[in-house]
Amino acid sequence: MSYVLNNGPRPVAPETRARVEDAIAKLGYRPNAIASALRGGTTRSIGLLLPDPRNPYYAELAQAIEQQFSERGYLVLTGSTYYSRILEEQYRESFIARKVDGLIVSSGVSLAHEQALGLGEQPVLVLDDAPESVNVSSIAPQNHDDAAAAVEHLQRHGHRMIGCIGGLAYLSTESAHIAGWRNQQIAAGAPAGDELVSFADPSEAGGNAAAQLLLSDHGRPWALHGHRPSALFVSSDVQAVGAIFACYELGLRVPEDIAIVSMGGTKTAAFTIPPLTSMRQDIQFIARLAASHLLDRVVDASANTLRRRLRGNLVIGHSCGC
Amino acid sequence: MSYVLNNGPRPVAPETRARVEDAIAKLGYRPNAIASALRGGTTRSIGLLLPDPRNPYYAELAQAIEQQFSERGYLVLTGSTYYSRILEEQYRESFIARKVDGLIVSSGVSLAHEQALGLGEQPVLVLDDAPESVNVSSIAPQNHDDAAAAVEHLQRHGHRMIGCIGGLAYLSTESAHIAGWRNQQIAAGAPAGDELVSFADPSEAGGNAAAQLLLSDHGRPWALHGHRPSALFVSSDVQAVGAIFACYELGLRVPEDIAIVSMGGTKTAAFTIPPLTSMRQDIQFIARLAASHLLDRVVDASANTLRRRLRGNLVIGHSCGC
DNA sequence: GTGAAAGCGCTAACAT
DNA sequence: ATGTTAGCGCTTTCAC
Repeated sequence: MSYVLNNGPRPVAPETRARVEDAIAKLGYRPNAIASALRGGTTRSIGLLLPDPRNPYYAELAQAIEQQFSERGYLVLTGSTYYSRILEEQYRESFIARKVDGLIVSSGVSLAHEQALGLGEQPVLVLDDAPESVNVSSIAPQNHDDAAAAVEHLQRHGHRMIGCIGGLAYLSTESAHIAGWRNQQIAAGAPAGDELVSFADPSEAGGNAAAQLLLSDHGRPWALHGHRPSALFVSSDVQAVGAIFACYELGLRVPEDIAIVSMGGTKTAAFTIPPLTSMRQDIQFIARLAASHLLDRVVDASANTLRRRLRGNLVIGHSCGC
Repeated sequence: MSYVLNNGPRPVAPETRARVEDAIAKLGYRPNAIASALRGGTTRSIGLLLPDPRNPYYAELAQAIEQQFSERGYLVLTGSTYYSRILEEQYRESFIARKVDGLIVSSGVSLAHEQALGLGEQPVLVLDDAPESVNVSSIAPQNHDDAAAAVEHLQRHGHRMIGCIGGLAYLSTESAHIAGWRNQQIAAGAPAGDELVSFADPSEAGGNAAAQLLLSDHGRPWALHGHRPSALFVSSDVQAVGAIFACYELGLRVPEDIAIVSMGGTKTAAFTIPPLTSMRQDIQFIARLAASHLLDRVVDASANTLRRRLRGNLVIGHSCGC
C-alpha cells in the first residue's frame, strides 16, 4: 500500500505496516518511479544543460549542482551540448518530455533567441547573462567587470601590451570578457586592437594554439608592434593551461617573460606551474543559490524569478608576477 | 494519434497525418515520455555511475559514453558516487526505480560484494575487474599488467628506487596497480617495500600530498634508504599533476631529478610541464564497445554477457626522461 | 485505414 | 484505520 512507503498522507496501523513491509521484502518489490511520476505529477528530477564536462569549470559546476539537488532528494539529468544549438534543443526537448521539474542552462546558445517559445511549464534558470524575459531566472558572473578587474591587475604590474584569448565568439560570456579587456585597455591608453585578440576552442589545445598565435614572432602582434605581448588575459582556466604550455614550448618563462591571468578560479588553476592568478567564481555558492531558488519555484509556480549578478574574486597565484 | 508521431507500427493515410500534425502544432502538444515509458516498458535511458566528474579520466569517459548513447537515441543519467558505497546504492536504487534500460558502473564499491542481490532486471556493465557472476558484463583495463609495463619503462631508464602513488586503497583497480608496481620491482630486484607506497585522494591535492611524503627529506623513503626515490609511478593523471606540482615546490626537476609515469593517458596529461608519460586507455573504444554491447543486451535480454580486458598503450611524454 | 478501449503502476479521493 | 477505484498519457490490441 502506498501509504506505508511514503509515510503516506494518512496514518497506518503498526500491525498493518509490518504486514505490508513483509510482503515488500518477500516479493522483492521495487517502487516504479515512472508510474509515480505519471500519477503524482512530479519526477523529482531537474535538467542541467552544460557545454562540456571535460572543462573543469563545468565539471566543478556539475558536481556542485548535483550535490545540492541530491541532498534535497532530486536527481539531476545532465546534457552536454558542446555549444551546439541543435544538441541544446534536443536535450531541452528530451528533458521537457521527461517532465523534469526544472531546468538549468549554462552557456546556452539558443535560449537567448527564443526564451518563451518552447519552454514548457517548468521554471528555467540561466547561469549566464539572460535576456530580459519573464519566467527565466538568472545567476550570472559579472563577466565584463570581472574581466576588466583581471586586466587591471596586469596593468598594475606595469603591462601595457596585453593579449586576449577568448572562447567561442558567439557566446555572451565571451563577448563580455572581450569587452571588459578592451575597455580596460582603452581606459589605460593601452593597445586594444583586434590583432591582440584570439578566439579559440575552450580547451587546453585551443588555449595553446591561441597563445602560439599571439606570442610567436610570426604572429600578428609582432608584425604590428614589433614585439610580442608581455601578458595574456585568458578567458578560461583550461585555455590558460594550454597557454602556459605554449610558453613552455616557445621557451618563454611565466611570469618573467609572459604574465598570465585567467577567468575561472577552478582547482586546476592552483596546480599549474606556476600557479595561475585567476578570477574565481564561487561555484558552491552559485550551486546553493541555484538549487534553493529553483526548488522554490518548483514548489510555488507563482514565485518571483531571480536576477542575480555575482562578482568574482581574484585569486593571486604566481602567473601574474606577484 | 500515436501512429503518426512514431511512424507507428501501422500505416497512416497522408490526409489523416496532415490533420493530426495540424492539431499537434495548434495545441502546442508535447509528448510525455513518462507516460510512454510506463506503457511501452522502455525509458530509452541508461544509468551511469562514476566516482567523480572532476577527475578528467571520468570526465572523458562520461563524455564518450554520453555521446555514444546519445547517437543511438538514449539519454544517459549520470550519478556521482564519490567512492561512497551509500551514494552508489542510492543512485542504483534511484536508477532502477526510474527504470533505466541498463546500468554502467565504473569504480563501483559495492557491486563486488552483492552483485546479484539487488540488481533489478536491467543488464549491468562494469568498467572494472568484475567478480565472476552471471548477468554482469565487464570491460576492464589490464590494470596489473599495464602498471607493470609503466614501471618497467622507468626501470629501462635506469631507475631502481621507484615510489608508488596509489588512489583509494580499497578499490580493485588500485590494488591491481600497486601489485603491478610491486611485482615488477621485485622481478627487477628493486625495492618494493611499503615505505615507497603512498595512498591518496584521487585529485591534484591528493597526488601533491602523496608526492611530498615520498620525496621530501623527512619522508619514510629517505629515512629508510638515505635518499629519495628517483622516479614515481602514479596511479592516475590527476594525481600526477599534483605530483609534478610537488616537485616544483620542492625544487626538484622533472624528469632530471624525478621521473614520473602515470596511469590514464587523458588529455590533461599532454599539457603538463613537462608532458606526462602515461599509460593510455582508449576511452572512445571503451565507450563504443560499452554502448553497443549494453544495447544488445537491452534489446535481447538473453544475449551473452561480455568479459573483456583491454591493454593500455604507453604514451611517451617527457616526464620519464625519454 | 481508422476508432475505441484496455491497461502499464502508481496516488489520492472515494468509500466503508 | 483500511479497502476500493478512477485516472495520469501513452501504446497496442481489438473491433470495425
